[in-house]
Parts: sequence; C-alpha cells; structure tokens
Amino acid sequence: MVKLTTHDRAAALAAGLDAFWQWGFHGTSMKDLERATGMHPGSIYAAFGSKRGFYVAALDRYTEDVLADLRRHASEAASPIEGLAGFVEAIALDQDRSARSCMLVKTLLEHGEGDETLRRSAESGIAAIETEIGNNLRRAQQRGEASASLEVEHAARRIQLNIMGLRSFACRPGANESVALMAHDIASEIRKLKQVPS
Amino acid sequence: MVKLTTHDRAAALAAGLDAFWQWGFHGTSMKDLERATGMHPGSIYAAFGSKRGFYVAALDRYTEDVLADLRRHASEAASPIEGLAGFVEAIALDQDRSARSCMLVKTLLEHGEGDETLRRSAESGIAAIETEIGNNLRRAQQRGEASASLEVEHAARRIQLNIMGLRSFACRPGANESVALMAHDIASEIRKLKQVPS
DNA sequence: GTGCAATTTGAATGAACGCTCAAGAATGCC
DNA sequence: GGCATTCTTGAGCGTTCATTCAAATTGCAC
Repeated sequence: MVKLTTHDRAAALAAGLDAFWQWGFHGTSMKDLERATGMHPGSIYAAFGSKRGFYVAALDRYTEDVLADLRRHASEAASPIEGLAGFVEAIALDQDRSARSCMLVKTLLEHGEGDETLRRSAESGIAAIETEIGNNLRRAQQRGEASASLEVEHAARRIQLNIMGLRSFACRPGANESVALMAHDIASEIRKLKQVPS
Repeated sequence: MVKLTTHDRAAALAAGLDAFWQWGFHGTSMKDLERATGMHPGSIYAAFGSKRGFYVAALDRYTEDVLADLRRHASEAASPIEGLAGFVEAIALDQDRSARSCMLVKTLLEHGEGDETLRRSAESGIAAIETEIGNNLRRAQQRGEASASLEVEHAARRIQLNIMGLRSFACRPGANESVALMAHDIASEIRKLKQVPS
C-alpha cells in the first residue's frame, strides 16, 4: 500500500466520497471513481486496497466531518443545547448537501443485510455521533442547562432519529421549504430540554 | 407482456419485493430474482418487462401494503389519532420487518440522484402515504378529536419524518428495545394532537 | 549522465451482469 | 390424432464489472 501525500489522499477521499454519496456503493463503478478522483485503477488499489476499502475510508472521513461539524456548533454556540439546535437548523441551510441523505443511513440501508464490513462501518459511525450528541447533553446537565434527571442516552437517540428522518426527508426534490420548517420544529424540541430556570 | 394468473403474479411480486428489500436494486441480480421467484429469466421479462419494471411493480405493491395497513389501523382503532398512534407502535412489534427500513426511503436513498424512474416511483409512494396520514388527521378534526387550527399537511409530514427515522434507526442490529421506546415516544407525540376536550 | 528503485499506467483478465430468442413443451380446437 | 397456437425454457449474447501486473515513466543519488 503506497503512501499518497496527505493532500492527495484527502482530495481523493473527498472525490470518492462525493461519488459514493451520489450513486451508492453498487451504483458507483471503478470507472466512475477513476473519473471522480483522476486516479488510475492501479493507484486506487495501491492507496485503498479495494473498492470496498475505498468506501470504508470515505465513510470514515464522512463521520469525522460530521463529528467536527457537531463540535464546531457546540463550541460556537452559547450553550450545549443551543449548539445541538443550531446543528439541526444548519442542515436545512446547507444548499449543497441538504438534498443528500445522511451517508451513514444510506450505507446502513444499502447494506443492512449482506455486507458485514460496510454495515459495521456505518454502525460505528452512527454510534460515534450518538455518543457526541450525548456528550453535549451531559455538558448541558453539568451547567444546569438541562435537568439532571434527563435520560441522556435516550434523548440522544431521539435526536439522532429526528436527524436521520430529516435528512432522508430532504432527499425529496422540492422539499426545501418543508425541510426548513421541520428542522425548526426539531430544533424547538431540542430547546425544550432546557429546564425551566428555578 | 404475458398475463400471469393473479395468484402467481402476487406471489412473484412478494418474492421479488423481499429480495429487493434485502439487497437493494443494484445489489439484487437477475439470478437472485430467479432463485427468489422460481421463475426463469424469460418469464420475468415477459411479466414485468425488465429488472427495473419488476422493481417498480414490487415497490408499488409495497406502497399498497403500507396504505392498507394504515387504513386497517384507522378502521380498527377507537379514533383516527389512536389509529395513527397504533400504526406507529405496531412498527416496533413487527418482528419480521422491524429490522428493515422503509422500502420507499431505501429506494429514495439508493436512487436519489440517477435513476429518474425509480426516484419518481418512490416519491409518489411517499406522497400517497403522507396524504393518507393527512386524511386521518382531517377526520380527527371533523370529529373534534384534533384542533381545527391544526396544520394538517405540516403535521402529516412531521409524522412521516418520525416514521422514516424510526424505520431507519431500526436497521441497527440490537436496537429492538430502543426502537420500542422510541415508537412509544412518537405515538405519545401523535396523541398530543388530541385537543383537550373543552 | 548514468543506474537503480519507486511509482504510475492502462490494457488485459475472468467473472458476472441484464437481457434475448430459437427451440421445445403444453394447450386448444376440430 | 393432427395441427396451429401459445407459453416456457435456459443457453448464450454483448457488455460491463472489479481487479491485476508487466511495462513505461519518474525521481533521485552519485
């Protein structure tokens, strides 16, 4: 396995992710990946081992991107719960990507039964995001923003379910307005987790 | 296009749907479909025109099944809103299918960009279900079960988003308990649409 | 400039793909 | 039973798939 420069590898992953995101694993051929990355088949195999290896690497990168985005919102917002609400609202504003489902859900649905490797990869990404959402909720508890009796894991899952639904819903063409409305609804529900200051 | 007996055609559609549901459109080969249906390639082409034609027919059947299920819950429940809540709760109880995503979302995510025919087919199914949910909400309004000021279309979309998220979430293996919890949450939210009797 | 190792290249590979259609089997009619 | 018609069958079609590897190219030390 050859080592690409960091820049080349990152660019290849971004291009590959884009292709897989559009057409899925089975729907993206090596020819498509060659066109997308500008690499020749031998180089792709040297860098990532196989088509599946490329997909897994791209998916991991996607997960990292989502986590980074989540952390950015958390650090820039006035509070942890505001950070989560802002993260959800931002989904509806992202013109480029709002019409795309969550890549992790896409992977889970395409390979729910069948490809163990890809399914596990998707699961661990989903779990990582759920954990990060939970971390934010716990931080909210520590600050007294959320009630100490809040069941963090359950609430985190509920938020993630809403995000999954929102992003799937957003794939419907012409759904922009209602996606924005719905994102606002979900953000409001998240803000309801703030305990009334006593 | 040859006419199979109603029974044969229904059996073939059920078997084909099952295969497509598991492995997706690209992930299911004609060989898989031959095995699943017990038909020979020529017969499949005679009956459905193409692999894509078979998929569309199976997807339409899926939509009909969901609509029938929704109507059954509506007619058997004590009220329209109870019908919707019961429909959602039943998702978590269906052992066979709870670990499977909504076939319409699966189609939308696999072919969101690319295959116009399949995307449109999925969209129209989603729209039909949204309409049916809306019909139930309007019935609830007429009975005075829900407030006349309820924005039916928005509420219907919100419910559908929850269902999409729930079914996607349910694909995670070992998620059974939390799926049941979440289904209960969503059902509770639906019941909150009941206006307080004045 | 020369020699050597590392990297890049894309034609070639066998397998699997969706799909067709000539030939065989079944059926209906007299 | 004989004949025409319809339905069923599956080998085989051309294509495209993921993958490989020998040859060409490049980068570098001296």
